[in-house]
Amino acid sequence: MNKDITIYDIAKELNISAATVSRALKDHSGINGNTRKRVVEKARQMGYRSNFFASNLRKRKTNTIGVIIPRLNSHFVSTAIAAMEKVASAAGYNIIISQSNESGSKEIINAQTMFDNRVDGLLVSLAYDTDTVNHFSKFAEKNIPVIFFDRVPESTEQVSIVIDNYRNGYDITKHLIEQGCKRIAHVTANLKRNVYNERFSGYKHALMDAGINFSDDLVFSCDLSEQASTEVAAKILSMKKLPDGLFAANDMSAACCIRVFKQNGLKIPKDIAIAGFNNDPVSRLIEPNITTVNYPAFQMGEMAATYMINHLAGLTNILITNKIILKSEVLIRESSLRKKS
Amino acid sequence: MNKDITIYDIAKELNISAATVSRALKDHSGINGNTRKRVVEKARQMGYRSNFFASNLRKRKTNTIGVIIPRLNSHFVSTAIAAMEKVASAAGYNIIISQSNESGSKEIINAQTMFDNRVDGLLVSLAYDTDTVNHFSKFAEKNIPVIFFDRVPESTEQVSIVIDNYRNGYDITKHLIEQGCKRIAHVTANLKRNVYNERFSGYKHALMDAGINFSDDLVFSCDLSEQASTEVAAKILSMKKLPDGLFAANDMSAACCIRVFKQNGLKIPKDIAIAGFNNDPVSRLIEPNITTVNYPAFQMGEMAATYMINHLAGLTNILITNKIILKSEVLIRESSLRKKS
DNA sequence: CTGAAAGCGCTAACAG
DNA sequence: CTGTTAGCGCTTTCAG
Repeated sequence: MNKDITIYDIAKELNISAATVSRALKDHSGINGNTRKRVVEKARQMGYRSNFFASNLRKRKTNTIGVIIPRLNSHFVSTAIAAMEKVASAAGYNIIISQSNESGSKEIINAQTMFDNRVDGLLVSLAYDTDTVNHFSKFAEKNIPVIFFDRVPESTEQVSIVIDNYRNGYDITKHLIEQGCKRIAHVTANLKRNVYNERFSGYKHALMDAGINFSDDLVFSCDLSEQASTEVAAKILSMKKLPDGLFAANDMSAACCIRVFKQNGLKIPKDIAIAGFNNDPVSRLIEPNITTVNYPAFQMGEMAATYMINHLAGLTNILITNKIILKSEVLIRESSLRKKS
Repeated sequence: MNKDITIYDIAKELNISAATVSRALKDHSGINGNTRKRVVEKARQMGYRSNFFASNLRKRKTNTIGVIIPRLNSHFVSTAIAAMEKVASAAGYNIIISQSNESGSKEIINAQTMFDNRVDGLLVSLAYDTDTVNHFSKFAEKNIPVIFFDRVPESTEQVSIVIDNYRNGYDITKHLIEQGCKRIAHVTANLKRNVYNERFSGYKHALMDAGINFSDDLVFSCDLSEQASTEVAAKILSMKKLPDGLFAANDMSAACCIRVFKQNGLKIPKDIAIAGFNNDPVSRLIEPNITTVNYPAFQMGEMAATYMINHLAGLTNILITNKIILKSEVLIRESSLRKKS
């Protein structure tokens, strides 16, 4: 195992000081253009690579952004992360990712790991059952910025990037009502999380505004997984009086319900009109295509990373911002469309 | 911004040396149980956190494993990574992930970044258009182990973890033949990649063994994306003589074809029997359910990470291994099932 | 524009 | 079982 080349090796070869090499390599202002060129060339030729650890140790800055997400394997999350990575690497930042697996306690451990790793900033989307955000306060104490996205805390003290879940929940329910639905079921998840809570509120208010009574019997809570959604669908089918519409809090769940309903001979949207959320690819693949909300996952990731980096670079102070709301819109497809508009 | 607590601060408080503190915190063998207890307690109480950078700088080891994958947003990849993360974090390793976005040149950059980050080991699944694996040879030179998984190089010098793509391709084609298919189309991707290449070989040989002529006209190459697959489906529909079977190299692609075929009035599996690959959730959601190959994504990730960590710990020498093949199996579902077996 | 020198916080010999 | 010592490789004053 051959030893690594250091700036001292380069300095010796060139008969200059290590400090000069360091400055030349860093494009430090006030360095002779010629010596810079010589250093860079020699470095390349000797196969030099900078030692992040020495540098970080010295600078007390890691050029690393931490990302904590519930789980990687959803279309929304992986798209958002792809965007973050793109922005970050263009700006010379590394990203480290950890999954909470929807567990609040794992999220606490992950936050600690990020803290120990001394990330310069943290991007977070909360787990299903996270109760408080105390595990992030140590970051604030050290002036490490934390930006929440998608699943954000209720508290208004945090910086968060979201879409208008309430409005979209309202609009999509209103759309179902306009298609003639009178009994609209709702499949949701843990209402601690803004995304589900607000979609649910939108649903309720849309019903109310249309003069339709809200009934708890039509609301089903589960983790939206394939299995849980399938169980919910079965439960819906066993109701004395079936609903004639269904708004599921995500597309995966809507897709599972559609499958079960169809297997039981129901016609979609004739018997039950269905809507999902997120514009997941699955919403375009199953039959009928699912009415959903176009979720700007890429833009959200892009924006979160960009704000973070600009903040770290001192260009803007994100911490005085409270909330950023991205555009999103209902996409009407066959699963809910009964009449020509 | 309050200054960080170091082992010196603890040492001073306790009137012992920094070395002892370091040893106590690391559960170093041969340290007095009592002093250890005092150190650990004091560290907790002072809010000490270890400085990875100083430690890494000193140890010349980062406790970090790099993962390079084509893209995060596929069910296979995100599941495999979830497994890797689980294994790694249990063993005290961090994981850093980067996406090549299916681009060979991005993969080269990512490899360099991993190298500069001084990962202790590297886990790689190749991009579509990667031609050589020269960009990984610098790792070998520094004795940094590289393990390939899923999309692996042809060369037998690398350590790789795969499933038997050839056998599965063969079996699934044979199954289609047994269902009465005579003209079986195949949708594949870049044949540089073992996974597509071998599935394709399996397909060809199964045809041959059944006495069916192989025809280039029935093979369609694309990137398997939603859009490209949809185009391929349209192209198939425009053939003078339609195929009566289709084996697509992944489920997403199979699902897109099914959608197009159904939209054009074809019956699945009656008119065209269809099979995919991977057992992606979508294969269970669309109608009819897609016959596919159960891909042990979680196990593959688990195994890759476990072997890597055992190797790094000196428990086993993975580098003398050439190839590890995991179990996988054809799952027969409605999209191909014409007769009772 | 460049050099000397100090030190970031930790660990590993080595010596007791 | 514990202390002393000497760096790991880099950046950054402070002087020139």
